[in-house]
Amino acid sequence: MNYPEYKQPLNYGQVGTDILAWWKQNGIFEKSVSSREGQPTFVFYEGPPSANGAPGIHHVMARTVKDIFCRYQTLLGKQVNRKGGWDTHGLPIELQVEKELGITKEDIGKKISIEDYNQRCRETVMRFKAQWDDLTEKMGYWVDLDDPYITFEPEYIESCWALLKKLYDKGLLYKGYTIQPYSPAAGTGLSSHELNQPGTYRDVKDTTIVAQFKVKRDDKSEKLFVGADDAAETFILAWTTTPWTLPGNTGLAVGKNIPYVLVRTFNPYTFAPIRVVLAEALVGRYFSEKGKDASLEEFKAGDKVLPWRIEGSFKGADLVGIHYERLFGTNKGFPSFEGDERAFRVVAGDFVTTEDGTGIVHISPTFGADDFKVAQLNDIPALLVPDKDDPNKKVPIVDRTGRYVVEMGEFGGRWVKNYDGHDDSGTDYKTLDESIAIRMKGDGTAFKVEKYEHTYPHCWRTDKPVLYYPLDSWFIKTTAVKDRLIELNKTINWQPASTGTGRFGNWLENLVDWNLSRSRYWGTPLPIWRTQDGTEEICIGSIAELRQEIDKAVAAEVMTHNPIPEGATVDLHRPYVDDIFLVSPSGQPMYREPDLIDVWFDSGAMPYAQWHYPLENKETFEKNFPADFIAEGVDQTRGWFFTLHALGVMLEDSVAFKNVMANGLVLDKNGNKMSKRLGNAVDPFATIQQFGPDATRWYMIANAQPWDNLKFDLAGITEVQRRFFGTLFNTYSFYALYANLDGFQAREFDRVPHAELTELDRWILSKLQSLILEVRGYYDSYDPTKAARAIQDFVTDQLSNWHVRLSRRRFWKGELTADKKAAYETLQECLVVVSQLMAPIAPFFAEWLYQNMTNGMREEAVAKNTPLAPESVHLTLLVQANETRIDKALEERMELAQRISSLTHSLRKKSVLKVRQPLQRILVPVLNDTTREQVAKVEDLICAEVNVKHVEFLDDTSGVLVKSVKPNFKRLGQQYGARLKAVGARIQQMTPEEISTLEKTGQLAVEVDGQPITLAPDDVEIRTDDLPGWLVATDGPLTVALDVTLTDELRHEGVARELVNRLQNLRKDSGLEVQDKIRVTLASGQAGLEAAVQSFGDYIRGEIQAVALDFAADVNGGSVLEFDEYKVPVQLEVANG
RNA sequence: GGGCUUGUAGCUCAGGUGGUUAGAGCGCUACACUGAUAAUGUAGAGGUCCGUGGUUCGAGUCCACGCAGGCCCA
Repeated sequence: MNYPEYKQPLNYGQVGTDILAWWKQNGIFEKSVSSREGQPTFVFYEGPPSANGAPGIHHVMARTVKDIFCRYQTLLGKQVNRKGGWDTHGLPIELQVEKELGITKEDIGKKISIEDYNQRCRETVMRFKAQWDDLTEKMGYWVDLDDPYITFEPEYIESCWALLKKLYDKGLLYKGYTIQPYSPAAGTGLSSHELNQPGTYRDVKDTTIVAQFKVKRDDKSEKLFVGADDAAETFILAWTTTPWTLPGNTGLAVGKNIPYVLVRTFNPYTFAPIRVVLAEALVGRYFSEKGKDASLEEFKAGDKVLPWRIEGSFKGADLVGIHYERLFGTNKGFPSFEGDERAFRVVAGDFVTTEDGTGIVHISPTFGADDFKVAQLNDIPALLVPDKDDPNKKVPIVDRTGRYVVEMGEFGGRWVKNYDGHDDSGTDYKTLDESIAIRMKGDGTAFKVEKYEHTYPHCWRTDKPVLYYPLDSWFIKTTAVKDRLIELNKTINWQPASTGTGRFGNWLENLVDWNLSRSRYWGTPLPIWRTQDGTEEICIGSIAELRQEIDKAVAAEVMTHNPIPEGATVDLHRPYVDDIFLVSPSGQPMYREPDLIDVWFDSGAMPYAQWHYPLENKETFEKNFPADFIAEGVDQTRGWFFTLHALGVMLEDSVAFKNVMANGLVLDKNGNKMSKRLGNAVDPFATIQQFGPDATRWYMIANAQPWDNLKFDLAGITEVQRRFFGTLFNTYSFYALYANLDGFQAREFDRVPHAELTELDRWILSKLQSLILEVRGYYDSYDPTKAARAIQDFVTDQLSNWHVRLSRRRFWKGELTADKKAAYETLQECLVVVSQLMAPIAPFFAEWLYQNMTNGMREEAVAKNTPLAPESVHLTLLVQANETRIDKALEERMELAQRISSLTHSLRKKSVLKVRQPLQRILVPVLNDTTREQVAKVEDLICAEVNVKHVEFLDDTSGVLVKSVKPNFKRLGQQYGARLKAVGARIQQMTPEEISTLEKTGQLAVEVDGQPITLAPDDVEIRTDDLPGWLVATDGPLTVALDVTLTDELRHEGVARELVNRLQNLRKDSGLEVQDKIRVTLASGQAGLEAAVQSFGDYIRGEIQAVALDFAADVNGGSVLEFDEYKVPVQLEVANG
């Protein structure tokens, strides 16, 4: 047997297992890299997964995408090194450890030492590594698992340090602050994780104030003083639920597109005449309908209803730049302020809404994240006071315990909220907020004071309200290279493009500095040591440097001994680095800045740190930077994609990757997020085992574009398996069955010359070349879905359901003629090429198909070093399309044949004439010679397919054609515009004479709405979709009629065919082999039957391989054939030998 | 709240630059075919192309505003 044969159905899971074992045994992955040594490289970066959880089905998705392009580039002959990696630091691991130990962050350093805690993290983080490796292998993701980079290893961390030092030396690393949730009572910052604990958000009743900010009159604000014929001042209104932040106000934010109005009215507490600015949508909150346009002159102090009227309206953008007076200035005993000219002005903020308040937001940059951001963006300084310990240092007006600093005038030293638990039960007790409100009412700067209930986050430990407070943080100054980041991003090929321009592009446009600090335990420590006063610091860039500095510190007696002498193993994690003290040039001890760095720095550093660059392997790094291709989930946009890009630009002034695919999420079949809790998560191992890795991968890629979310439905895999893999397997089985019967073995040499092939063969080979071009194009442009769909359509529609179906008879009978050989060779070529084209997506099945098809050719291929010499499809070079074989006219007429056949089938169906009944002819109207010639060339195929004797063409000369016209709206629209409807209607009324004139003379003059116009042939589409007296079927411009006249001869032939069919079934049911010869006896006495056998005896005997076919009066003990009106006993004997 | 993204048949998806009758596969129904047979063909049923406005002679396609789902960020 030249070609292995298999039982139906094929066990695809087993194919996966077998091929995997074979790959391993023969080191195919290694060979796929080593065999490309010296060739151009394709650089791929593996985004490191974290192995602290079990892999899910979505990982199969992401890794399939990665694998496809690495395999494809290998098929193109490039060398694709694929170093695996593991992400090992970060909060999720810490949380998991804490959960398992039943502890909280509080307990670290108390119930458990940092050393033990980190040890536990280290053990936990790789817990699922074995499962990950297993999945990687079983799904066929080729990546080097033997030598991965691991982010917790000392060399990796050392590389990160070296990179940080580079940034430090470029002045891109600095210490600043960021606004974070802070618990004054606990004296600690709170993570977003802690803030998301249940019960932290609570309803509280706070004093709220709508404050009046007095506008300074100048050119910019003149419009707010219209008709200012009196002493009325103009104020901007802003609402706050935290009045204690008002003395710290240095700006006001409006929404650029929000409409605002200027309202003339009175202050409800001082009754002074004023004008105020607020959002138009919120006027109703502060002013009653009664007071609208009421007389301002008649208003008296103490009146309940405030009269008001609108005196102007503006967009937020019109207000930007207006200056106002500081609310609590030095004149009122408050601290002095530097930078007046930049502060106390109106800016635009995209966070401003008209949901509540006044549509204008009060900004105090030290006490709100939005405030801080908008202030930074607009260069608005914060109110700061000198630190009492260090006059060089500036601190906020609230200290770390939650009380005002002493400089705060009459409120100095007061608690912002009750953080110390003092007695606040007295009836005349006033909170700071209330005191401020009273003061402002008196000053005429409060427009409205009221108690308001809202939700506010609380510290989960102390139950006290959270303070948004500036905390020290280390930053990478990404804003310094913002323009370059944007510029270089435009050179990256994003798939889909919108992620690059939109999600990522917008993110870069609004870039802020990268906050690197994390107050945690398990991660890369910040390699910066500082003196107590912060005046001297050092950034360490390597273990060697650290060792040297320690020696200096030992010499200066800052340390007693060097804990990491030459030759000792080094762990750069906490707590070890915290116990290292260094000495400054001036002899001061230096302590490590306690923070860890953002884990995203770890992964973003992988292009360098995976090679321990810049400490060594300069050449390897340079050869592998930047990456040609990376792929991860779209959720990584601001994670890995950003840190890779940012570090690439800052360190190398280059992109870090040239092509990137951001794939979507894998949801359950109903479109819900998969989660273990909901029980709708799909187990990747079970899926792969049941359906095999190929169908799983193929389904994921073919079903939807990778960047769309995938609704994962196992039924979809079944469908792919049946429709695509099943059909391909059947096609192979068909080939194998007959090739083995004929003892046929394809060779790369002595093939039937292409010119001698039949139309059908040249057609499928033409289609095959087109497919190669198409699929290569899709892979090249990172569109695997279209590649998969094109392959699938070729296999099912063209190869199986047309070429093989119409070729079946060529394989069945007779010797190995040239035509039969051509049929084998054509199918063989198609299957081998398909195995190559599908190999990136379905690597196991492709291997299976390739080997089954080519193993018999291997010896000769190796000897002569031909394209099929490689033992694995993944080691081959992807075939190039032979464009000289592409015959568009042939492809076109084959499509005509397919469509005419389909139409004829449909006519047979309508006339209830089964395909086995031969018919005389079909009629095809043709309007031009080209169509006629095209159809004529495929007449035989059509006749065989639909069982008619011939195709008859009807042209103009037949005199039976009825033509109709359809307006070509596209052309006409451009020419006639608004008159199109009338012109179209006129065209549909064209008479046969007019059509004829247009055809013959190439133009036709008609009148539309009294205006003469001239129609050209291109303005209409002429077709014939009716043949009077005939039943017709139409498909676009094609029309077919079927001659249903039955002659005796046709009837007899129909009977003969039925007979053949029944006898074939009988052969099969009797368990005969295809090659067995038989002897048949039929019961006599049925005239029609006997006549049919008389006329078509040779045909019948040939088909059923009968040496004899006779009638006898008495046939006993056999079967009875039933068809049409016949019922005939039959005897069938084997006649071998 | 912001950015991005998706919305077309029961399900999964196609529908360059606008062109009048919106397609495929699966599923369903019926009929046929049957040396590939757990395959195949034909036909039928099934659509407010998420909604509302607008641009246009003409909108699934372009614009605006919404609605619903998703992701990321606040």
